[in-house]
Amino acid sequence: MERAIRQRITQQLTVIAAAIEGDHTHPSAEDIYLRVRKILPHISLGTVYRNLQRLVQDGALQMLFFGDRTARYDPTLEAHDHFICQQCGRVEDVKVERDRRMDFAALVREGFTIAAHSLAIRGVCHRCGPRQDAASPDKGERRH
Amino acid sequence: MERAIRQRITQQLTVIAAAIEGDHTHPSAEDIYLRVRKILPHISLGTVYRNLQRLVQDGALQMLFFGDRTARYDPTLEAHDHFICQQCGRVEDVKVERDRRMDFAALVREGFTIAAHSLAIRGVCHRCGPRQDAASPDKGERRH
DNA sequence: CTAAATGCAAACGATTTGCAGCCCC
DNA sequence: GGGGCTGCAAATCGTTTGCATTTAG
Repeated sequence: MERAIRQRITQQLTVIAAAIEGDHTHPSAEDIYLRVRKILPHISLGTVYRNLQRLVQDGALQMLFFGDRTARYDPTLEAHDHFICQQCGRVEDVKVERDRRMDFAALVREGFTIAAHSLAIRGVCHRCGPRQDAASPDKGERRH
Repeated sequence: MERAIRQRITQQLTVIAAAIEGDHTHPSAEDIYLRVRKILPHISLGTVYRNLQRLVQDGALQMLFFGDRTARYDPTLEAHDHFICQQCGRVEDVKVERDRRMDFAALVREGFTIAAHSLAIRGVCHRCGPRQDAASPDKGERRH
Protein backbone atom coordinates (compact mmCIF):
# COMPACT_ATOMS: atom_id res chain seq x y z
CA MET A 1 0.00 0.00 0.00
CA GLU A 2 1.37 3.43 -0.84
CA ARG A 3 2.37 5.66 2.02
CA ALA A 4 -0.06 8.40 2.92
CA ILE A 5 1.23 11.85 2.07
CA ARG A 6 1.95 13.93 5.12
CA GLN A 7 0.28 17.25 4.54
CA ARG A 8 1.91 20.26 6.11
CA ILE A 9 0.22 23.16 7.81
CA THR A 10 1.92 26.13 6.26
CA GLN A 11 1.57 29.76 7.14
CA GLN A 12 -0.06 30.36 3.76
CA LEU A 13 -2.69 27.68 4.30
CA THR A 14 -3.56 29.08 7.71
CA VAL A 15 -3.93 32.65 6.48
CA ILE A 16 -5.98 31.60 3.45
CA ALA A 17 -8.32 29.51 5.59
CA ALA A 18 -8.75 32.38 8.02
CA ALA A 19 -9.47 34.82 5.18
CA ILE A 20 -12.59 32.94 4.10
CA GLU A 21 -13.86 31.80 7.45
CA GLY A 22 -17.39 33.02 8.03
CA ASP A 23 -17.41 34.87 4.72
CA HIS A 24 -20.77 34.79 2.97
CA THR A 25 -19.81 36.94 0.00
CA HIS A 26 -18.66 34.03 -2.20
CA PRO A 27 -15.25 35.39 -3.08
CA SER A 28 -13.23 34.29 -6.07
CA ALA A 29 -9.63 33.10 -5.86
CA GLU A 30 -8.54 36.56 -6.93
CA ASP A 31 -10.57 38.20 -4.14
CA ILE A 32 -8.99 35.90 -1.60
CA TYR A 33 -5.55 36.53 -3.06
CA LEU A 34 -5.97 40.27 -2.59
CA ARG A 35 -7.03 39.83 1.03
CA VAL A 36 -4.26 37.41 1.89
CA ARG A 37 -1.66 39.63 0.31
CA LYS A 38 -2.25 42.23 3.00
CA ILE A 39 -0.89 39.75 5.51
CA LEU A 40 1.55 37.82 3.32
CA PRO A 41 2.63 40.32 0.65
CA HIS A 42 4.81 37.82 -1.21
CA ILE A 43 2.25 35.06 -1.61
CA SER A 44 1.58 33.99 -5.18
CA LEU A 45 -1.75 33.42 -6.87
CA GLY A 46 -0.72 29.86 -7.63
CA THR A 47 -0.32 29.12 -3.95
CA VAL A 48 -3.77 30.51 -3.26
CA TYR A 49 -5.23 28.21 -5.91
CA ARG A 50 -3.36 25.20 -4.57
CA ASN A 51 -4.50 25.78 -1.03
CA LEU A 52 -8.09 26.48 -2.00
CA GLN A 53 -8.04 23.21 -3.90
CA ARG A 54 -6.77 21.45 -0.82
CA LEU A 55 -9.39 23.02 1.45
CA VAL A 56 -12.10 21.93 -0.99
CA GLN A 57 -10.76 18.37 -1.02
CA ASP A 58 -10.60 18.37 2.76
CA GLY A 59 -14.24 19.39 2.81
CA ALA A 60 -13.60 22.69 4.54
CA LEU A 61 -14.89 24.71 1.60
CA GLN A 62 -17.33 24.42 -1.24
CA MET A 63 -16.37 25.45 -4.74
CA LEU A 64 -19.30 26.92 -6.62
CA PHE A 65 -20.02 28.25 -10.09
CA PHE A 66 -22.68 30.81 -10.84
CA GLY A 67 -22.86 31.07 -14.57
CA ASP A 68 -19.58 32.72 -15.34
CA ARG A 69 -16.28 30.90 -15.63
CA THR A 70 -15.02 31.99 -12.23
CA ALA A 71 -14.99 29.63 -9.26
CA ARG A 72 -16.41 30.99 -6.00
CA TYR A 73 -15.58 29.66 -2.58
CA ASP A 74 -18.05 29.19 0.22
CA PRO A 75 -17.22 28.14 3.78
CA THR A 76 -20.88 27.46 4.58
CA LEU A 77 -21.30 23.72 4.44
CA GLU A 78 -24.85 23.28 5.64
CA ALA A 79 -27.77 23.21 3.23
CA HIS A 80 -28.58 26.54 1.67
CA ASP A 81 -29.42 28.03 -1.69
CA HIS A 82 -27.99 30.88 -3.69
CA PHE A 83 -29.50 34.00 -5.15
CA ILE A 84 -27.50 35.56 -7.96
CA CYS A 85 -28.30 39.18 -8.75
CA GLN A 86 -28.34 39.71 -12.50
CA GLN A 87 -27.67 43.40 -11.96
CA CYS A 88 -24.81 43.64 -9.49
CA GLY A 89 -23.57 40.06 -9.67
CA ARG A 90 -23.65 39.63 -5.92
CA VAL A 91 -24.42 36.15 -4.67
CA GLU A 92 -26.44 35.85 -1.47
CA ASP A 93 -27.08 32.83 0.65
CA VAL A 94 -30.80 32.24 0.89
CA LYS A 95 -32.99 29.54 2.25
CA VAL A 96 -35.92 28.49 0.13
CA GLU A 97 -38.50 26.55 2.03
CA ARG A 98 -39.19 23.32 0.29
CA ASP A 99 -42.23 21.24 1.10
CA ARG A 100 -40.43 18.53 2.98
CA ARG A 101 -38.00 17.11 0.52
CA MET A 102 -38.06 17.09 -3.23
CA ASP A 103 -38.97 13.78 -4.69
CA PHE A 104 -35.83 12.11 -5.92
CA ALA A 105 -37.35 8.66 -5.57
CA ALA A 106 -38.08 8.39 -9.27
CA LEU A 107 -34.44 9.09 -10.10
CA VAL A 108 -33.20 6.58 -7.58
CA ARG A 109 -35.53 3.99 -9.07
CA GLU A 110 -33.93 4.66 -12.44
CA GLY A 111 -30.53 3.83 -11.01
CA PHE A 112 -29.18 7.26 -10.22
CA THR A 113 -27.15 7.70 -7.05
CA ILE A 114 -27.63 11.17 -5.68
CA ALA A 115 -24.73 12.86 -3.94
CA ALA A 116 -25.79 16.48 -3.80
CA HIS A 117 -28.16 19.00 -5.27
CA SER A 118 -27.99 22.72 -5.67
CA LEU A 119 -30.58 25.37 -6.30
CA ALA A 120 -29.60 28.65 -7.87
CA ILE A 121 -32.07 31.49 -8.14
CA ARG A 122 -31.51 34.34 -10.54
CA GLY A 123 -33.11 37.75 -10.45
CA VAL A 124 -32.67 41.22 -9.04
CA CYS A 125 -31.75 41.67 -5.40
CA HIS A 126 -33.36 44.09 -2.95
CA ARG A 127 -30.48 46.52 -3.32
CA CYS A 128 -30.68 46.76 -7.10
CA GLY A 129 -34.43 46.59 -7.73
CA PRO A 130 -35.85 49.15 -5.29
CA ARG A 131 -39.41 49.98 -6.29
CA GLN A 132 -40.12 46.91 -8.40
CA ASP A 133 -43.81 46.06 -8.16
CA ALA A 134 -44.07 42.83 -6.25
CA ALA A 135 -47.68 42.11 -7.12
CA SER A 136 -46.95 39.37 -9.64
CA PRO A 137 -43.90 37.65 -8.23
CA ASP A 138 -43.88 34.72 -10.60
CA LYS A 139 -44.39 36.76 -13.75
CA GLY A 140 -42.15 35.51 -16.48
CA GLU A 141 -40.36 33.02 -14.32
CA ARG A 142 -38.35 30.51 -16.20
CA ARG A 143 -36.64 27.45 -14.92
CA HIS A 144 -33.34 26.41 -16.43
CA MET B 1 -33.81 56.75 -31.73
CA GLU B 2 -31.09 54.46 -33.05
CA ARG B 3 -31.91 52.24 -35.96
CA ALA B 4 -32.42 48.56 -35.21
CA ILE B 5 -29.65 46.34 -36.45
CA ARG B 6 -30.79 44.11 -39.28
CA GLN B 7 -29.61 40.65 -38.45
CA ARG B 8 -28.73 38.39 -41.30
CA ILE B 9 -29.59 34.73 -41.67
CA THR B 10 -26.30 33.22 -42.74
CA GLN B 11 -25.56 29.72 -43.83
CA GLN B 12 -23.44 29.28 -40.70
CA LEU B 13 -26.23 30.35 -38.36
CA THR B 14 -28.65 27.96 -40.02
CA VAL B 15 -26.32 24.98 -39.81
CA ILE B 16 -25.38 25.71 -36.19
CA ALA B 17 -29.00 26.02 -35.13
CA ALA B 18 -29.84 22.76 -36.90
CA ALA B 19 -26.91 21.01 -35.23
CA ILE B 20 -28.29 21.56 -31.72
CA GLU B 21 -31.98 21.23 -32.43
CA GLY B 22 -33.50 18.52 -30.30
CA ASP B 23 -30.14 17.67 -28.76
CA HIS B 24 -30.35 16.72 -25.11
CA THR B 25 -26.66 15.93 -24.60
CA HIS B 26 -25.69 19.50 -23.56
CA PRO B 27 -22.86 19.95 -26.04
CA SER B 28 -20.08 22.47 -25.59
CA ALA B 29 -19.12 25.00 -28.25
CA GLU B 30 -16.29 22.70 -29.28
CA ASP B 31 -18.68 19.76 -29.68
CA ILE B 32 -20.93 21.85 -31.88
CA TYR B 33 -17.96 23.13 -33.85
CA LEU B 34 -16.90 19.58 -34.66
CA ARG B 35 -20.37 18.65 -35.86
CA VAL B 36 -20.84 21.75 -37.95
CA ARG B 37 -17.46 21.31 -39.57
CA LYS B 38 -18.70 18.19 -41.29
CA ILE B 39 -21.11 20.34 -43.25
CA LEU B 40 -19.12 23.58 -43.41
CA PRO B 41 -15.47 22.49 -43.25
CA HIS B 42 -14.12 26.05 -43.29
CA ILE B 43 -16.18 27.44 -40.43
CA SER B 44 -14.17 28.91 -37.57
CA LEU B 45 -14.63 28.36 -33.87
CA GLY B 46 -15.10 32.09 -33.41
CA THR B 47 -18.11 32.04 -35.70
CA VAL B 48 -19.60 29.16 -33.75
CA TYR B 49 -19.21 31.15 -30.53
CA ARG B 50 -20.70 34.28 -32.09
CA ASN B 51 -23.73 32.45 -33.40
CA LEU B 52 -24.30 30.53 -30.19
CA GLN B 53 -24.22 33.85 -28.38
CA ARG B 54 -26.80 35.21 -30.76
CA LEU B 55 -29.08 32.19 -30.39
CA VAL B 56 -28.89 32.55 -26.61
CA GLN B 57 -29.78 36.23 -26.83
CA ASP B 58 -32.66 35.42 -29.17
CA GLY B 59 -33.92 32.96 -26.58
CA ALA B 60 -33.54 29.95 -28.85
CA LEU B 61 -30.96 28.34 -26.59
CA GLN B 62 -29.98 28.22 -22.95
CA MET B 63 -26.37 28.55 -21.91
CA LEU B 64 -25.59 26.46 -18.85
CA PHE B 65 -22.62 25.82 -16.59
CA PHE B 66 -22.15 22.62 -14.67
CA GLY B 67 -19.19 23.14 -12.43
CA ASP B 68 -16.39 23.21 -14.92
CA ARG B 69 -15.46 26.29 -16.86
CA THR B 70 -17.10 25.14 -20.08
CA ALA B 71 -20.40 26.55 -21.31
CA ARG B 72 -22.99 23.99 -22.40
CA TYR B 73 -25.87 24.70 -24.74
CA ASP B 74 -29.39 23.41 -24.35
CA PRO B 75 -32.22 23.84 -26.84
CA THR B 76 -34.80 22.68 -24.31
CA LEU B 77 -36.53 25.78 -23.04
CA GLU B 78 -39.26 24.36 -20.89
CA ALA B 79 -38.75 23.70 -17.19
CA HIS B 80 -36.46 20.80 -16.43
CA ASP B 81 -33.58 19.93 -14.13
CA HIS B 82 -30.12 18.54 -14.73
CA PHE B 83 -28.31 15.53 -13.43
CA ILE B 84 -24.53 15.69 -13.69
CA CYS B 85 -22.71 12.39 -13.43
CA GLN B 86 -19.59 12.76 -11.33
CA GLN B 87 -18.08 9.75 -13.02
CA CYS B 88 -18.58 10.21 -16.74
CA GLY B 89 -19.43 13.91 -16.78
CA ARG B 90 -22.58 13.37 -18.80
CA VAL B 91 -25.43 15.77 -18.14
CA GLU B 92 -28.94 14.41 -18.40
CA ASP B 93 -32.22 16.25 -18.44
CA VAL B 94 -34.37 15.08 -15.56
CA LYS B 95 -37.61 16.16 -14.04
CA VAL B 96 -37.74 16.29 -10.29
CA GLU B 97 -41.25 16.40 -8.96
CA ARG B 98 -41.59 19.31 -6.65
CA ASP B 99 -44.43 19.56 -4.18
CA ARG B 100 -46.35 22.21 -6.02
CA ARG B 101 -44.00 25.09 -6.25
CA MET B 102 -41.14 26.01 -4.00
CA ASP B 103 -41.91 28.84 -1.68
CA PHE B 104 -40.25 31.94 -3.02
CA ALA B 105 -42.76 34.18 -1.26
CA ALA B 106 -40.36 34.95 1.56
CA LEU B 107 -37.73 36.13 -0.91
CA VAL B 108 -40.21 38.27 -2.79
CA ARG B 109 -41.28 39.84 0.48
CA GLU B 110 -37.65 40.76 1.11
CA GLY B 111 -37.54 42.65 -2.16
CA PHE B 112 -36.02 40.06 -4.46
CA THR B 113 -37.35 39.84 -7.99
CA ILE B 114 -37.10 36.29 -9.25
CA ALA B 115 -36.38 35.67 -12.92
CA ALA B 116 -35.37 32.03 -13.02
CA HIS B 117 -34.20 29.16 -10.91
CA SER B 118 -32.20 26.07 -11.68
CA LEU B 119 -31.70 22.81 -9.92
CA ALA B 120 -28.59 20.74 -10.51
CA ILE B 121 -28.27 17.26 -9.07
CA ARG B 122 -24.91 15.60 -8.78
CA GLY B 123 -24.21 11.93 -8.38
CA VAL B 124 -23.60 8.79 -10.37
CA CYS B 125 -25.79 7.95 -13.33
CA HIS B 126 -27.35 4.58 -14.09
CA ARG B 127 -24.70 3.81 -16.68
CA CYS B 128 -21.76 4.38 -14.34
CA GLY B 129 -23.08 3.03 -11.04
CA PRO B 130 -24.60 -0.32 -12.03
CA ARG B 131 -25.19 -2.40 -8.89
CA GLN B 132 -25.26 0.41 -6.38
CA ASP B 133 -27.58 -0.51 -3.51
CA ALA B 134 -30.54 1.83 -3.66
CA ALA B 135 -31.87 1.09 -0.19
CA SER B 136 -30.73 4.36 1.39
CA PRO B 137 -31.08 6.89 -1.40
CA ASP B 138 -30.43 9.96 0.71
CA LYS B 139 -27.34 8.61 2.39
CA GLY B 140 -24.69 11.23 2.58
CA GLU B 141 -26.61 13.71 0.55
CA ARG B 142 -25.32 17.21 0.70
CA ARG B 143 -26.90 20.32 -0.66
CA HIS B 144 -24.65 22.98 -2.11
C1' DC C 1 -24.20 48.65 -52.79
C1' DT C 2 -23.16 48.35 -47.79
C1' DA C 3 -23.30 46.98 -43.30
C1' DA C 4 -23.34 42.60 -40.94
C1' DA C 5 -21.00 38.34 -40.61
C1' DT C 6 -17.00 35.54 -41.54
C1' DG C 7 -12.18 33.43 -40.99
C1' DC C 8 -8.04 33.93 -39.05
C1' DA C 9 -4.99 34.82 -35.48
C1' DA C 10 -3.78 37.25 -31.68
C1' DA C 11 -5.52 38.62 -27.04
C1' DC C 12 -7.76 37.45 -22.81
C1' DG C 13 -8.93 35.80 -18.10
C1' DA C 14 -9.07 32.05 -14.97
C1' DT C 15 -6.60 28.30 -13.63
C1' DT C 16 -2.75 24.84 -13.79
C1' DT C 17 1.85 23.27 -13.96
C1' DG C 18 7.16 22.67 -14.00
C1' DC C 19 10.91 23.67 -11.46
C1' DA C 20 14.56 25.36 -8.28
C1' DG C 21 14.84 26.80 -3.69
C1' DC C 22 12.61 26.95 0.94
C1' DC C 23 10.93 25.38 5.39
C1' DC C 24 7.62 22.40 8.10
C1' DC C 25 7.66 18.09 10.71
C1' DG D 1 17.37 16.82 6.43
C1' DG D 2 14.08 15.28 3.23
C1' DG D 3 9.99 15.77 0.92
C1' DG D 4 6.03 18.60 0.61
C1' DC D 5 5.22 23.56 -0.34
C1' DT D 6 6.35 27.94 -2.19
C1' DG D 7 7.09 31.72 -5.69
C1' DC D 8 7.75 32.57 -10.17
C1' DA D 9 6.84 32.26 -14.91
C1' DA D 10 5.39 29.84 -18.69
C1' DA D 11 1.66 26.88 -20.35
C1' DT D 12 -3.20 25.63 -20.96
C1' DC D 13 -8.00 25.97 -21.90
C1' DG D 14 -12.26 28.07 -23.14
C1' DT D 15 -13.75 32.16 -24.99
C1' DT D 16 -13.47 36.89 -27.05
C1' DT D 17 -11.93 40.34 -30.19
C1' DG D 18 -9.70 43.19 -34.14
C1' DC D 19 -9.38 43.38 -38.77
C1' DA D 20 -9.41 42.66 -43.70
C1' DT D 21 -12.54 40.20 -46.64
C1' DT D 22 -16.83 38.06 -47.95
C1' DT D 23 -21.77 38.03 -48.42
C1' DA D 24 -26.80 38.59 -47.42
C1' DG D 25 -30.48 41.58 -48.33
